[in-house]
Amino acid sequence: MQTKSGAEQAPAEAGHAEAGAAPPRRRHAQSNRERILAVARTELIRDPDASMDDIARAAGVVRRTVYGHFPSREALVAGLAEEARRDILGAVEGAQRDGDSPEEAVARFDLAAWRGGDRYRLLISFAQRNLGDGGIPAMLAPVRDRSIELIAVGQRSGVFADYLPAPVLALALEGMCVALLQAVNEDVRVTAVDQAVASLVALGVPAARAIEVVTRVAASDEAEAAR
Amino acid sequence: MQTKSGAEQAPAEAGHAEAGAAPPRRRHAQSNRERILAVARTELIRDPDASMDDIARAAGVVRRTVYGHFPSREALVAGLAEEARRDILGAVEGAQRDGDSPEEAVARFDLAAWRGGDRYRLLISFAQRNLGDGGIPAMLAPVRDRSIELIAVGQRSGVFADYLPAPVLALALEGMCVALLQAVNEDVRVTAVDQAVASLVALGVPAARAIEVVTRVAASDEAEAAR
DNA sequence: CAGTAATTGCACAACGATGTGCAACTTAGT
DNA sequence: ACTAAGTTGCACATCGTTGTGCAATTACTG
Repeated sequence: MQTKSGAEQAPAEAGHAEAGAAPPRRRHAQSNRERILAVARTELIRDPDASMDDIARAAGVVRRTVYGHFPSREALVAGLAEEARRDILGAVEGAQRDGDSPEEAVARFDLAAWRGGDRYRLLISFAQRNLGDGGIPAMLAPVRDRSIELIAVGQRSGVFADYLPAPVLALALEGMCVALLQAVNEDVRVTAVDQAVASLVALGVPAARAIEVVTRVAASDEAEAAR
Repeated sequence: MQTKSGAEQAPAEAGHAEAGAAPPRRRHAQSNRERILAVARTELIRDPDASMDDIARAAGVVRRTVYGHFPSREALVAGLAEEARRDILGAVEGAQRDGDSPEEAVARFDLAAWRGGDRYRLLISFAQRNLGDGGIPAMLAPVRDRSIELIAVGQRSGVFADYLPAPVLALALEGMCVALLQAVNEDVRVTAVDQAVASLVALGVPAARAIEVVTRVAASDEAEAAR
């Protein structure tokens, strides 16, 4: 008992709110790595310049331990980015439906992106700066391309407004989505449906119809998930 | 001629594109300070973690010289923030018109915010992180409050959609605006009018009407400026 | 209970960034 | 031409961060 090891850093004042349900001190378990990743995610969203030490102690761990899981900060970031990439890409690709109207397609896309939540936001945050390596922006390319395509299709069929070219609209929508995602991490109460509706409205779909479409799609998605 | 002083840093490869018209090497002039501020603005937008050295050499100046104008990095950031605050606040307050409809009001507001351009974006970038001091978020509060109020008025009069509360919509619109502002700094061609139209559409105004309103307001603003 | 993997506490080197001091130099103003 | 302000080049101390090494301590597993 040389120092104050075992008992004091389990309840290490996390300081920041954490994902809800979990026993106060479940250390070691099997994957300390998972927790480090999770904490690093929220911590890097809060402050993109968080040091390894910040992250470590936020995870109730010593800095040295983090290096036991990730050889370098860059590796940690890369791991985070990769996790995010897989997650987002999977969600978006899983949202493909052949019979979808442009409105339904966009709604499903937005709902899927929202599901990524922090992961999506972090990836965009990484892409804007140059954290990790230069390959991160490329990770987002497929998602962005898909978004652009969806919008373009809707514009051609006259369902979406075309006062701006599809790539620009996609960017604007992404910015809006991130802003809302950020709001939900602070105080405001916003849901995936809200965000999807906002996207459709910004694309020129009447609000009433947007709400109708999105709620319908959301319901069907949900029912499908609980099949 | 001990070293290679006088002649070599005038044509110091600025590296990044700068505000259009300016003689290639206008050093000393009267206000090297102005240029440092301008360069720091664009440089900090590009990379929020740009070092004093990065900024200095991007301004064609040595690091030590920057410290001759600003006692510390924090002071430089504060100066930049203050400049931005004054600029944005002035633009937004100058956009007040009593007879404006909610649509016109929002259009004027957006056009004014866009005029701030980089300054607006930088201020938001500062507010999101904690650069400089903690007072920066407060600088944006008046602008945000005004934005929220404009939207709320429009919602009450039924002109704007109310599928989301005004504060949330204001945030979403801000995110969109910043995203478009960022796009214009890279490659895409977006104008203040485009952005204002996007805002109105996102608020549920039909695209055709949004375009009509914004172009009218923009034209009147412009005519007024060239009075 | 023994063995093994993980965690911990230091200590340390290497960098990069900040901020300051000072002497030499260049430029602008009168 | 002279002066004063501004700029420059370096040197230096200080800090915070990164990444490693290693021995001691826990915690899990068979």
